[in-house]
Amino acid sequence: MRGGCGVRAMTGRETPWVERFPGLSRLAQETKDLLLSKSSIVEVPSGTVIFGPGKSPENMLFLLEGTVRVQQVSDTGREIVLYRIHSGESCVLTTACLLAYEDYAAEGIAETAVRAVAVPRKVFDDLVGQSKAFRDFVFAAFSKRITDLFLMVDEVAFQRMDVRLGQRLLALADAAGAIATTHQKLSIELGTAREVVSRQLQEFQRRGWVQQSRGKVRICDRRALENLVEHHG
Amino acid sequence: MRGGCGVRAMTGRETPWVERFPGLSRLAQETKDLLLSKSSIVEVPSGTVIFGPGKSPENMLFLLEGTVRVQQVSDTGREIVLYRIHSGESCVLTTACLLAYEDYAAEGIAETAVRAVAVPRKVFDDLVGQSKAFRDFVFAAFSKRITDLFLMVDEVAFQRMDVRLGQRLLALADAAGAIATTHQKLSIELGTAREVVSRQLQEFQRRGWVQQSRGKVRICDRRALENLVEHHG
DNA sequence: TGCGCCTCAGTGACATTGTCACCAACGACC
DNA sequence: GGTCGTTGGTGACAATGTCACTGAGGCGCA
Repeated sequence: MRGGCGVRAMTGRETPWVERFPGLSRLAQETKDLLLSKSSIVEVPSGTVIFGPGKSPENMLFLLEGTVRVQQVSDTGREIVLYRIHSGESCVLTTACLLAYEDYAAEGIAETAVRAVAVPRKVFDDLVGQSKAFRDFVFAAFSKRITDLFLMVDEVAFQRMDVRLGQRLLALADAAGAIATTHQKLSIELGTAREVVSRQLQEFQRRGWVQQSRGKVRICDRRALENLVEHHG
Repeated sequence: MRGGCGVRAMTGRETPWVERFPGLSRLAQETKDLLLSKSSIVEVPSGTVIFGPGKSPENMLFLLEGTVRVQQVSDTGREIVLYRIHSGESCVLTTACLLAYEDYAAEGIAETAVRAVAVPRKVFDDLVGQSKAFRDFVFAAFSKRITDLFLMVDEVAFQRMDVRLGQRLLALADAAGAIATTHQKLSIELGTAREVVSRQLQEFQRRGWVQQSRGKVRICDRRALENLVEHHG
């Protein structure tokens, strides 16, 4: 689900950004034109807090490039990553969400440099009213988010930590199996304590599944991790 | 699942059901009329599985009476209650949800006898298109559900079990402090094991906060439980 | 009444995970 | 070299989850 190439070429007018969103390419030309004319492209550097407690976004974002990490910050100080928005996906829910309920504890952070299309709330609302195709796109986004959150609750409540860590390692690894992250960051991914991650990684290393160095993890036996995840998940 | 009856208590035209939903009473009269004419009232007995794996609802429900419990069933056999829909609330998300993504493991169960208004998918979509007020209602419902799920993840991941049990006891108790439920059912509320609930309740009883008998829990010291919940949650 | 059968709850042993305090290794910087 | 913050390792302990088993209560029925 990542755009990768094509983004650069997008800067020309041969391929308007609308075409890069599977759900939006089906819109009527008139709707696309409205969307294109009333929106603007924003760029934010890596690490920017896009929304958070006391910082509501006024625009709906459609990500062209980069990823946004959404995480819950507990009042106990612990954190957990809820989900990520990748390029080609939209922030539909977060905005609608935060507009209605101000008492939330989640925040969205640009995990990389991000380029996105900002659609003002008003334009968004008009589009939902005018276009059935756009409605379908929006509801599909909401639906996916909610079912994912259902699965997230299930995972946090019932899944073993070694399986969850294995999942994340596989998801975060690049093609060579390398992951540039710390135990601390991995513990936030899973909503657990750093010590737990350290212990699990040591066990994985003892079994020859991964190798560790400061700030890095490398998967040596992808098959074994997949088997762990598959068998118990 | 047929319309028809329900005339019993709904009687007469003095208060159309639309007025009983805070968000809907603001609709234009024309929108209300459309909603009233194109929907039907259904009644389902307690215990009915309204939706679940392999059983998608074709209608959007607005609850007039009763409650629906939505729970996640893990492939490990364990379960956890995600949320409840009370009278005056709508099922917006579940329907939209299940329409788009068939691979879910959540189910909705009528916890009591339920009377509800069934709005066909098509009518719902038209209303979203026509009425800004209806859109606001729908997005507010989605938003509340999503923020609640954020909090749910937070609670499951970080909150102590005694605090969570205390919360549920306070929420489920009637005015006299009585709760008619088993340890097993309480464990499903929290997504934990029965033994854990038994141990916690014993500790609460030892402290004089609750009294237990077969299939029943009675809160003796509501203040103490509130203090537990308040102080650590 | 006594019997069988089911649900409900209690218990102990153990595994997993979370918490806390502390320490050692590493790298950036002066 | 020396200092400092970050990163990761360790052990003790608490909280929670898992498992196997026990017994108490309720209910139908001969």
